[in-house]
Amino acid sequence: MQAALTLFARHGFAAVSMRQIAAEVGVQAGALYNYTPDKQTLLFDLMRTHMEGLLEAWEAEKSDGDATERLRRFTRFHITYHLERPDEVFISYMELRNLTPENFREIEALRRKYETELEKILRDGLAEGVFNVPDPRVVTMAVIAMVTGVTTWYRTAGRLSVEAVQDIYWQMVQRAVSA
Amino acid sequence: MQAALTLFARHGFAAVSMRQIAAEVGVQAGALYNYTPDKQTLLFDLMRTHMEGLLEAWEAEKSDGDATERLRRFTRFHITYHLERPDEVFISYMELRNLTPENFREIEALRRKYETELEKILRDGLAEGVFNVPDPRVVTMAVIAMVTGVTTWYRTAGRLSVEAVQDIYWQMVQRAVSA
DNA sequence: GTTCTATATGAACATCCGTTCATATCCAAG
DNA sequence: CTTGGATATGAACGGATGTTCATATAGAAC
Repeated sequence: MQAALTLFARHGFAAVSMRQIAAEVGVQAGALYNYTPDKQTLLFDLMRTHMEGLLEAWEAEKSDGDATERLRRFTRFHITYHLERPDEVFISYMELRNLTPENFREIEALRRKYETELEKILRDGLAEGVFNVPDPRVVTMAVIAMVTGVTTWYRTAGRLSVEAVQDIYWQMVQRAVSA
Repeated sequence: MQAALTLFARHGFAAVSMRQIAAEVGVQAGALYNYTPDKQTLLFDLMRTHMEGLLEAWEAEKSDGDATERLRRFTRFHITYHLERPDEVFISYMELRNLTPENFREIEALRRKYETELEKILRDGLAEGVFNVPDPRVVTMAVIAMVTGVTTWYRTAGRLSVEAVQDIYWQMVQRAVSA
């Protein structure tokens, strides 16, 4: 799984062969089929594991409190969690079209569930009067796209710490939605 | 080129064969090599054409004026241009890793040039005192990720017009960077 | 020490890949 | 009417693909 993850992230699902994955583990291609029924399931399992891990981690991280605090936690959590798993994130966003229709629907449902967590925070803040968002669903998509974007440019060896990035993004998110 | 564009966007570069592209045009695979030296160049040309078109269109669209007005124009332009070319956008973001290193560098340079257009607006607004951004480069990446994100969820048949989407995103961008 | 279960091998399967090239076809220019 | 350049064909190339399976190996359980 780890080898497949790395290779899929680096070269893309379609461009990686079962023989390459096997070679990375030091085994022949046939042996992989003791652990996965086929290549498609391998991809699906990687994505499902990632999305379920994301949802579980957020369940453990989220808290009660006012909408602003909950939004702050979501923003910082999302950035940390995604920056720690660049390969999983990359695959889960890029390889959706290589999923079987039914597998796609399942991953999509998990993603939707995660998005709804943010959307609920925005709607609550709207009701509390602390947020001013014209369209919670659209703002949800905008905020998620923005914070997920860190994975495309952030480098551990770069000039900014994760905390510094969290601060910058939280400031932007807060100002974008505050009443 | 059009057939390759559509197929690459739908199934991914690595998953589409020259024979499929040829069949889409009603021709045999060998005939394609009268128009492109190889498959890699086909992908590269699609991306280069897209990025150059984007830069040209922005050159034609951008104006002088205060930073806020220039940022407004950039935001609205970016959304319109990208929503009108979903296939090109998809390919240009998803298939970067399938480019030869030297081809990648060239596309990356064009992308960087486009990003710099936004970064310059932010820096000018900062100097004018109308913006308050802690890190222009990071905010550039954040804004571009946010507005590019519309392409992942917007549907022409959906409930929102392009103008409505532009209004929502512009409000968010403006509030996120304003002093 | 034998049996059993789990796992690895390596060859084989049919099929597809990108690319080349000799040959054929077409159509405009002279 | 002939020539020549552009373009299409279809077979062929070596090699890679996902997957299967009979066979081999290894170590634990009895």
